[in-house]
Amino acid sequence: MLIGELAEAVGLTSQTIRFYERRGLLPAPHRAANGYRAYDDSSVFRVLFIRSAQSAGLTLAEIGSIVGLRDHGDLPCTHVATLLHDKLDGVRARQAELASLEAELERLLARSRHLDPADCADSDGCHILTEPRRSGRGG
Amino acid sequence: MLIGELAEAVGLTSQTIRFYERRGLLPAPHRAANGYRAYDDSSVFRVLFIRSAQSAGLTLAEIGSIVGLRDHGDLPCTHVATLLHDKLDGVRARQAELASLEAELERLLARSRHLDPADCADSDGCHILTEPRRSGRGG
DNA sequence: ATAAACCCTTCACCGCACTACAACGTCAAG
DNA sequence: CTTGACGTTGTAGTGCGGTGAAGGGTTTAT
Repeated sequence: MLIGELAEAVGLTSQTIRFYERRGLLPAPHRAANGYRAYDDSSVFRVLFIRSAQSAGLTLAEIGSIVGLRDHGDLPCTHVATLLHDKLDGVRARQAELASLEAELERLLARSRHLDPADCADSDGCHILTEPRRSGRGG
Repeated sequence: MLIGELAEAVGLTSQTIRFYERRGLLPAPHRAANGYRAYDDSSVFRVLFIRSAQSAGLTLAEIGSIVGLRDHGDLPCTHVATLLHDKLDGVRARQAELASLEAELERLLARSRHLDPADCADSDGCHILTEPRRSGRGG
C-alpha cells in the first residue's frame, strides 16, 4: 500500500501521514526497493486510532505518549483514562470561561443598543468596550 | 512617561507595548532627544482600551480594525457591535462543540470503567478510544 | 521519448499573542 | 569610571496541527 493509498483510505493527505510519522505517531514503515513507503492494513487502523483520539480532544503529543507506552510494551489504558479525565477537566474549565465571555458579550451588546454613537467621538477606542470609569478597573 | 512607566501603569511589559505599536494598535509615540519613546496619560487609556477589547474576546487584528476606523476619522461603534455580535456567535458555536466533546469524553470514561485493560493487548492504540469493531463490520 | 502522476527529502510558513535574546546606546548614582 | 537599570533595534522562538513549495527520482501510459 502506497502512502497516497493509505491517505485516501483514511481521508487525509500524504503530507499528513508523513507528518504523523515524523511526530512519532506512526512507526517508520517498510520501504520498497525504490524507497517508497509500504503500508499494510494495520496502518489504516493506526491512523484511525489517531483520529479517534483527536476527536476525543487529545493533542498529537498526548496521542504520542499513548503510542509511546505501546512501543515500550506497556498497556496504555490507565494512562488514556488519566488523559481523558484531565481533558474533561480542561473542557469544563473552558466551558466556564466561555460562559462568562458569553455573558460579557451579551452585556456589551445590550449596552451598545442604548448607547449613542455620537457620544463615542471623544474616546480613544469605543465607548461600547470601555466602562464609564468611576475608579480604575481593567481586565 | 517612559515605556517602562507606561507598561507598569497598565500591568504589561515594555516589550508588549512595543509589540502593540508594531501591530498598529498604538500610534508611534513622540521621541525624546535620546530616542526614547515619550508617552502621555492618553496612552494609558489607549492601552486599557486594548485590554478591554481583548477581554471581550476580540483579537488584536480586530482591535486594530477598530483603531483603524478611528484613524480614518470614522466612528467605530457600528463596527464594534458587529464584531461583538460575530464573536458571540463564535463563542456559542464553540460552546456547542465543547458540550459535545464533554459528552464524548464522559462516554469514553464510562467505557473505560467497565473495560478490562487485559483486552487492550492486541490493539494498535487503546480500546477505550476505538469502538469495538468485530470482524468485518463496523463504522 | 515524453508527459502526467505518483513518490522522496528538507525547509519554510500559517495564525495567535506574546516572549526572549543579541548587541548596542543612555542615564543616574557611587 | 564603573555599575546597573533603563532604553533602542531586529530577529527568532513558543505551542498547535498541519500545509506548501523546492528540487529531485520513479512509474505508467502514449
